[in-house]
Amino acid sequence: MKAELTDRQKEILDFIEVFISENGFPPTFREIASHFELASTFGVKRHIDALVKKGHLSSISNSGRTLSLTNPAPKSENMLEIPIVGRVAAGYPILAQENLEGTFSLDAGLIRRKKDCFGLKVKGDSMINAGIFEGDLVIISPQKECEDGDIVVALLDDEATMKRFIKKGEDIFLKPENEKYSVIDLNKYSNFSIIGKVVGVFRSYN
Amino acid sequence: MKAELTDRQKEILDFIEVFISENGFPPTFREIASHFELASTFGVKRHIDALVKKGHLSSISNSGRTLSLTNPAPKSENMLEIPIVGRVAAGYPILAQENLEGTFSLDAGLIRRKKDCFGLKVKGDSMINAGIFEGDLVIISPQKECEDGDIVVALLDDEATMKRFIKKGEDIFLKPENEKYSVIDLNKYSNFSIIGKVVGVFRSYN
DNA sequence: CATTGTAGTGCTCCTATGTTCACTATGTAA
DNA sequence: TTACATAGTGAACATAGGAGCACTACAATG
Repeated sequence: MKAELTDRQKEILDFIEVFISENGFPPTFREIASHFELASTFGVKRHIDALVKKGHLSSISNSGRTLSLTNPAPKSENMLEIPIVGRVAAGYPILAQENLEGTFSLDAGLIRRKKDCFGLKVKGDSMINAGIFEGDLVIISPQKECEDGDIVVALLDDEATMKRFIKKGEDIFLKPENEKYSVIDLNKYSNFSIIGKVVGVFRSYN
Repeated sequence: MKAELTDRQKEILDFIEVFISENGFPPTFREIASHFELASTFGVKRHIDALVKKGHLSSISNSGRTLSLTNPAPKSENMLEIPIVGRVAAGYPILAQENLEGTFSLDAGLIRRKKDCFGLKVKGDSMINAGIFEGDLVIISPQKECEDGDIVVALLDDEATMKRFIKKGEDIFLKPENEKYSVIDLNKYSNFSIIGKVVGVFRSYN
């Protein structure tokens, strides 16, 4: 538990944080002194030393302008940046540069399976009973295997489709979640593969 | 359009970016020279001057360690941090500290109406035909007024509810999107208010 | 071959910045 | 009243760091 700061120490720490965010580099002792209208850098140094000791700052001795905050990692390190891909097809690298339609970011804590995730805009209404509508952004975690009940993106005869994967004994199916469409018997297909599993859905109303 | 950089300039700019992200402050000319095993700071200065001229860096003359990147805003500035609230009730500040159950972040570009948004975990199945399931995270933009067809969070007799807002002439209703529930005639209510409009939905499969 | 651009050196000089000491002032607690 | 904690001063000194000149080397271009 970090020790309590005096009022002056808090003021100085705040100033340093703002200075760094506005300038892209930290202040010197003289700049801090100037801001607080103090005549002596030694007073500033004593406060800085206390803040270092209490774990709020770090600095390098005998080196100019090296104050550094010891804050938690910037938020962007907790972000997951997800590429949005245009099409999913056989023999076509999904994450090829020319297949990317953009990226978006979200809190890494929202998604468990993060490795190589990509986003895909939903086309069609085959999964509306699962709460996945046309225009939604689904987040896919690449996986070759999946489990009964997973919503997956698969390739059938070089066509990408997103359905619920159903396994009954040795038989496997892809089930639309819309009565308008028929269940697909995967046993009749030799040319299919699982691309990945849906791990998230995002929809915006704009 | 920023002018083209030479290979050496790119190397130096990359080094500065990494140095700043690892250290929290920029390098000096001598630190750059040391890294690239150059004997003279003047050579470094010429490269820095070029990078400044080409718009990639800024620096303060005669002031130590003031290199600063002129990159686009860090990713975290493009993030929208959304508080997740626990309950919505009359006379109860939604964003009160004790009502917060966490926060999550997502790309600011995914949501248009960003002001004072908050997140809410969905309870119940009244909106499943709109693709909003129990456990989903809806993002609410506070608004007192809304339009026909909007999905809203409203207070009825001090109870929060999320439904589709329907307006027919002078009559207004809250419509569940599940046949199991009845439409709510808002004309019969004096004690209701609109809290906000749903502007996004997020669901994860974990 | 001459010119231009890029990249670097050696060196000096100047300014910025950090460090430290002995001191004062004020408020609080014992 | 004394002791302690907090906050600050004035000054000197040492080191870090930026600025800039005249030069060399090499590659590319006209």
